Amino acid sequence: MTRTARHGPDGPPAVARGRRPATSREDVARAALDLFNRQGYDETTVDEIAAAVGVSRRTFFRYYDSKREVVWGEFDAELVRLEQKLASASTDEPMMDVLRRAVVATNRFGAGELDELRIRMGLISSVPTLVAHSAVRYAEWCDVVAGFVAERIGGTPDDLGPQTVARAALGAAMAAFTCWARYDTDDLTGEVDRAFRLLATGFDEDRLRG
Amino acid sequence: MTRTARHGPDGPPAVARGRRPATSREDVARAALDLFNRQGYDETTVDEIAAAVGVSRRTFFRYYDSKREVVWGEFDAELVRLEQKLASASTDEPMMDVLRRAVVATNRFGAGELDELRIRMGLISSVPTLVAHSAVRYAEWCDVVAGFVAERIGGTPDDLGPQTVARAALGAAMAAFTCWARYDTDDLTGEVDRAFRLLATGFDEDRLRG
DNA sequence: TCAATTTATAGCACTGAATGCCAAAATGGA
DNA sequence: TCCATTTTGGCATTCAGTGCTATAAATTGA
Repeated sequence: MTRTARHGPDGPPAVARGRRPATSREDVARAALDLFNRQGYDETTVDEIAAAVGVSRRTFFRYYDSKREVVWGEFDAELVRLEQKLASASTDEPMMDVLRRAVVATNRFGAGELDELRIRMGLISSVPTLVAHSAVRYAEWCDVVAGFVAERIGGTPDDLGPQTVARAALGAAMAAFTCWARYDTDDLTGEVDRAFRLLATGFDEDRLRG
Repeated sequence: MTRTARHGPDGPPAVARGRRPATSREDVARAALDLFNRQGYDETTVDEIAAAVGVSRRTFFRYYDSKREVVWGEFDAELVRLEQKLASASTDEPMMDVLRRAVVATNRFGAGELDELRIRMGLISSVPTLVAHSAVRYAEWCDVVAGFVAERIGGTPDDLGPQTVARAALGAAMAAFTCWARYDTDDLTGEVDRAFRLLATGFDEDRLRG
C-alpha cells in the first residue's frame, strides 16, 4: 500500500516533489460508494470506479488494496482511538463499564457523517462479500479488546476469558450498528449503550423484554 | 448446487440411473484438506485439488460452490440440529441455560472426528479468506439463535435484544472453538460450556479470573 | 442387442479481481 | 535543460467462478 505522504499528518508539509496524485482516497471512496449505492456492490466493477474518478484500473489498486476495502474508510484510526480510551481508563471503574463507554465514545459521529456511515454499514451488513470481509477487519477490533481484558483479569489475550469477552462485545457492537443502520433511529450511540448494558447483565430475560 | 441424490438420506435408496459420480464430497474434502494442511490454503489451487481427486476443474465446482466451502463440511446439518434442540426445549428452563446446553449438545464429536475438526477450525480461524467466509456461514447460525430469543422474549428477530444475544452467543462459541483448536485441551464441549457460563454472568470479573 | 433416457463429466470461453513489471508523464530543483 | 522523484498507464498473468455444449457412462425397455 502506497498512500500519498504529501499531506500526511506527521512531519513537515513536505514540498510537493514529482508528479501530483490524480485523485485521493476520499474521492475514490466517494465515487465508489455512490456507484455501490446506485447499482449495487457486485454490479460495480473496479473499471467503472476507476473511470468515474478518471484514473486507470491499475491506479485504483494503488489507492485501495481491494474493492472491499473502499467501504471501510478510515477504520484504522477508530481502532487506535479505542485502544487509547481503554488504556487511559481508571482501574477503579468496572471493566464492562469502561468497555461500554469506550465503544460508545469511539462511535460518536457528527450529523454530517451519519448518512454516509449508514450507507457503509448497510453495505457491510448486507452484501455477502462485505459481510465476509468484515470478519477480517473486526478481528483487529477484537484483538484490541482482548488485550484490554487480559490486562484487567490477568493471563494472555489468547485465553478463553479475554477471547469470550472480546468476541461477545464485538457481537453487541455489531448488533447495535446493524439495528441502527436498518431502522431510522438516529441514535447510534444509544443503541450501542443499550446493547452493552444487556451484555453486562448476562441477558437477563426481564431486562431484554423491557 | 447439484449433489448426488443417489444415497440421499431421504426417500428410498433410489436405484442408480445414469453415469456414476466419479468421486464424492467426502473424497474431495479429504484431498483438499490434505493439500491445505501440507502446502497452505492460498497456495493450493482448485486445479490441484481436482487433479488430486482425478476429476476436472469444472467438476470440482459441481461438488462445492467454492474453494472456501470445502472447509465447512456438513455445517448445514449441525445448524438444523441446533434449531431442533432450541425449539424442543422446556419453556421453564432459563433462556441462556437452554442456549448453552443446545450449543454444547450440537458440538459433541466422536474422538475419530476431532483431528479433522481441529484442522478445519485451525484453517477457519487463521487463513484470512476463510476467516472472512466464516462470517457468512455464522450469520446463518445467528439467525437461528435470534429466532429462538425473539420467540422467548417477544418481538422480531431483527430487534436489538435478539440480535445482541445471538451475536454475543456466536462470539462465545467462536472463542471456545478457537481456544480449543489452538491448545491441546481435548475438551471442546467443556470450553463451550465455560464460555457460555461467562456470558450468562455478564462477565463478572472475579469469575473471569477463576 | 439396440435405442432412448438419464446423469455426470470434460472442455472451452469468458468475466472480474488482483499483482508484478516497465515505460511514460509530470513536477521541482540544480 | 537535465536530473531525480513520484505517480500514472498499460500489458501480461494468475486464479476463482460461471455458462454453455458436447460427450461419456449407466439404466430401462423393447
